[in-house]
Amino acid sequence: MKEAIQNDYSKSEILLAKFAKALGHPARIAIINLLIKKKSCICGSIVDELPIAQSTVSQHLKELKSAGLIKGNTTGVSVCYCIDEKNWALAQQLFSKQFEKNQPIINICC
Amino acid sequence: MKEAIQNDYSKSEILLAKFAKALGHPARIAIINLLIKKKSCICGSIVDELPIAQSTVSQHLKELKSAGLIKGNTTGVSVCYCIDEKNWALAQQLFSKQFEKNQPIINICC
DNA sequence: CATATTAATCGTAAAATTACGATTAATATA
DNA sequence: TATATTAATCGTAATTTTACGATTAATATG
Repeated sequence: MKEAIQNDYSKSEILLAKFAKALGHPARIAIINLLIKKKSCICGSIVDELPIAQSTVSQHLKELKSAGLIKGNTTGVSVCYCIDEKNWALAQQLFSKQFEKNQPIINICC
Repeated sequence: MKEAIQNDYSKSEILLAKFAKALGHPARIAIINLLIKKKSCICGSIVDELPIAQSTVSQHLKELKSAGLIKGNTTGVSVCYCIDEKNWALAQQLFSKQFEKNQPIINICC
């Protein structure tokens, strides 16, 4: 009768994939690294250091923000972006656990 | 004169993004988890446990393979997939370093 | 108040991703 | 040899991503 079909993905699989997806573009890794390096950073100076247009940077920032990895604070005409420490730590934990799951073994087949 | 424009992304940014992108879908996280759980795994049994078609699973396997996270070995009519230990360890290291980069501080703005 | 600056949004195009069913090639089995 | 099984590939459609320039809204400055 063949049952027990896993019909959906787990919460943690979805969340980890969400974080991974957000990190899945060199521009977004570069943005993250700029934010870390400068501690806090307005958008303009990010644009200056990336090989893409302002509107594209804005899109990437939006994606990082919607994944929860960064947050932004508007002061006057400029926006200060920085790492969302709480979610960053969560992502760190999820990735860490994910990689620790694998206990290297000698496989028969590959 | 405004110079010093970073014209490209670094090798490590590109590599990390590549690994992240490969992990950026729940189905691929689920596949990885199945491979870890069963140590080694033929494609058929993966299909049975995922809510997607065989051809779609095959596509996801191809992506994980091209990112280097898994490898496959054909024996007879079935294929044995498993974690690529070496690249898995590399990815682990890259992610680990990436998350360690951030030294939590109290920001003025956000 | 007029002008400049900043960063989001809009409109758009090209490319990539995701998914499916159907087909195919290769091997295994009756 | 004929049939079944496995997993990749093909063809295709829908959606998402990525990128750009132009525009807009908001604030700052002369």
